[in-house]
Amino acid sequence: MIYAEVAVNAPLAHPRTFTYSIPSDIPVSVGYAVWAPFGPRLLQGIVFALSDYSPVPETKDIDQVIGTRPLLSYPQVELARWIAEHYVVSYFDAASLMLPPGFERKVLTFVEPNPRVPEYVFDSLPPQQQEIMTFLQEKGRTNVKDVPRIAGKGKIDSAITQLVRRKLVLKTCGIEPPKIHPRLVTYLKLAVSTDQAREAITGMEVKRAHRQSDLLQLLMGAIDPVSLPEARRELGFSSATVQALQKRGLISLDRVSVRRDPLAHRTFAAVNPPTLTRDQNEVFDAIRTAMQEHGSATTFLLHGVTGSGKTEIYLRALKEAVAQGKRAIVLVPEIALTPQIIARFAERFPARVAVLHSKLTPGEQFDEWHRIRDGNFDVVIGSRGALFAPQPDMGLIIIDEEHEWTYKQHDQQPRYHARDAAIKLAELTNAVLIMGSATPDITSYYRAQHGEHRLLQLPQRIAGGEISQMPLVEIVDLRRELREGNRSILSRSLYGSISRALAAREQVILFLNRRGTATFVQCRDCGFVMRCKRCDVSLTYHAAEDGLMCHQCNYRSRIPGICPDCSSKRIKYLGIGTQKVEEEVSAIFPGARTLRWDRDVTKGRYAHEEILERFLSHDADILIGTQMIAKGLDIPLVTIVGVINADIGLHLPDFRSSERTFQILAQVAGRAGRGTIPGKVIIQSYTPWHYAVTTASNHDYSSFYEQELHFRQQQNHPPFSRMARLVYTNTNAARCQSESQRFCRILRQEITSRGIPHTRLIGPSPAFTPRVRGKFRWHIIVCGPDPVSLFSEITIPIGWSLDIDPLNLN
DNA sequence: AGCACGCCGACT
DNA sequence: GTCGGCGTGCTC
Repeated sequence: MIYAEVAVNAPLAHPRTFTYSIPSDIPVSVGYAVWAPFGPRLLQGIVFALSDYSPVPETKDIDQVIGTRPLLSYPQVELARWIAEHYVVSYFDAASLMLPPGFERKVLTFVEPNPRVPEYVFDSLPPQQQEIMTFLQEKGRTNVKDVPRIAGKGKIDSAITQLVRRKLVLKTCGIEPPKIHPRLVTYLKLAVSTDQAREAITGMEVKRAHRQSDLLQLLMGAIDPVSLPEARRELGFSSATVQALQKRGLISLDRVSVRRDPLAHRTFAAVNPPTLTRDQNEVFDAIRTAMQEHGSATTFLLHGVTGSGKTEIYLRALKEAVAQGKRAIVLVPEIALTPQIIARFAERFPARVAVLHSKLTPGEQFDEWHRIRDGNFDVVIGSRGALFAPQPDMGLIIIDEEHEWTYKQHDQQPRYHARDAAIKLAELTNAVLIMGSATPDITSYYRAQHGEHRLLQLPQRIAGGEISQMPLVEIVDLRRELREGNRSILSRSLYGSISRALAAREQVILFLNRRGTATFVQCRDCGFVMRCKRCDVSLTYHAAEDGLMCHQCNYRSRIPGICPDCSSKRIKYLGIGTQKVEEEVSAIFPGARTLRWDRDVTKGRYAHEEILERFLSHDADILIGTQMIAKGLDIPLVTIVGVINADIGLHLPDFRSSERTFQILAQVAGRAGRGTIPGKVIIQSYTPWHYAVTTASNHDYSSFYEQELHFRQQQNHPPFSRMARLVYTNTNAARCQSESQRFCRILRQEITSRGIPHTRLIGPSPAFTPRVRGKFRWHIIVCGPDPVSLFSEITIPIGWSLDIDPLNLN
């Protein structure tokens, strides 16, 4: 007897699989999707393993397989297993990352009156049951959920149960219909000969049926089939016109399944690859050698300054993979933000690139999933979820801007990090992994230093095939500007530089790190920021209590009247938006055309491309935006980049705030002077001495790394420890607090009784955003060498969410 | 989703 | 002392 270990789609107290026997007539192997009986119902499940023995004495048979071949490849199943165990989520939830869109189908319960029961029986029923019977007699077979709930949910349910028990009502099961279908497009075709059509047109002109005759003429003249939406765009007629022609038998309609192509609205010209510089050649040689040595996966950390030609390395590696008959997955932080990167891949590999990202419609995702599985693409490029694309013959994984936080899914289960999952997938498929960044994540760089990744360096910037200089960076001390009477958001230096750039018909980018709208309190004279004495994170201002609060340990304090450091009375709450910057800049430079790029103006599907296009074609002089403009943009005419306030974000209550500020400043500093004109970057700051600001201004990653690592070691923060974060959400503030304290006691006891070494709990305390949509949030941080092990024997109570290796401690 | 099991209050 | 309410946990 062969048994299958199946991950079923059910909420479970502990991640686990269930053992089913396989009937001899059902072909099942690892990766198959199946219907499996679970309690009284049938659930979807994924086969994780086969075995010739069962750990339980009695097993049920698998009901049915879904599809004719496995939905998941063997490495995908093993990757799902790793995600389930590493992030403490159910095996099915982990596998569902890799399933085709629209795979999950619910089982529905239908009820209908038993036709063999005579109507007079109903008269003796209680009124509620009579009402249900009347409703069902009228409607016939109905979903239980659609039975009107007049007398409250519980009562209706028990009334239905009664009716089913007495066999007055029959209960049947059905599966929810699929939500996604292949897309069908209607094509129009002449159903008669051209002569007959011409004759019909003559008749129409007499009757002044212009629309009908126009459409017929269009179809007569067309060589390719004409689709309904195309014809409609050209002529602008109503559906009545089509119907009339169809009725008269002059045209026929064909519904054809077509691929929804997310790149359909763009065109690409093929280009010749540039020659590599000496540095690039060295780096590429190392990668190529690893790709040719089969049998062992290698992970590379490619540390290259902005503009050093990392993308060209990716393209060469990809070409090498294709030459070996392999395929690749490329992850980029937010695909909609980097159309330039997609264009470079699409130019080099025409028609061999699939694009996956969250802005695709479900239908487009469905189509791409199937086309990828059928081996239609050399490369799948997309945001974090693209890692789970069913790409066969994997040989290469690339993660661009590996330090980016968007690679961590933090808002829903499974809370995985695409970079860490990619390391696992590369190992499982023997693929080569390249993680590229100008500002590597501290943890990644630390791993590379300790031999877990091979470190590759591109220390020189190149432009037009030549080595070029990094832009000059000037730090402006905003305290001095204030002291000397300049209250504008632009320092005198930034003002002067913008004026000169505008006069020379060059372009300017103004960057505002808005992530810090979270208000911290700072002295305008000495730059002192109020911090927690115990946690060394900045205190956050809470308007409700008009006080300061630490989000790690719940320490509270009053707002000081004078600065504790320099006794100044000028203490300010900081926070400023892009809108305000745009207003002020327009007032200062009335002749300049400004363009705003932030979450508010990028709602539409192609909004990012449109804004970028406008700025590239010099439709605007000054681009004002948040962190999205810091990434991957390559605009030759930009000579001045201004950072309005480098400090925002530096004082968030999070141990990673320095790292994040450094990354953003360094990325922004790389945006200037990408063309032939040398660029200049001006960073405005109230804390110009801070190491994140100074090292970023010198383009000096290693100095930043050394200092940051030193602080991490002192505080025993990652990479010297690992973290897990538990968040409890409840509408009742008091219950939130008491439950957090209760569960924290359980965790503390578990640590002591099992003797888990060097593991400490921080909290419980209110989360940084203590109230979201009317619900209160408290959290507990677990910090130690292996926080996951704590949860192996503890059931996480309802209402709690667990985030392993969280990036957000807010 | 439905069934077993357990704890507590009302009743013969 | 017993019956039955529903709240909780398990399903292979």
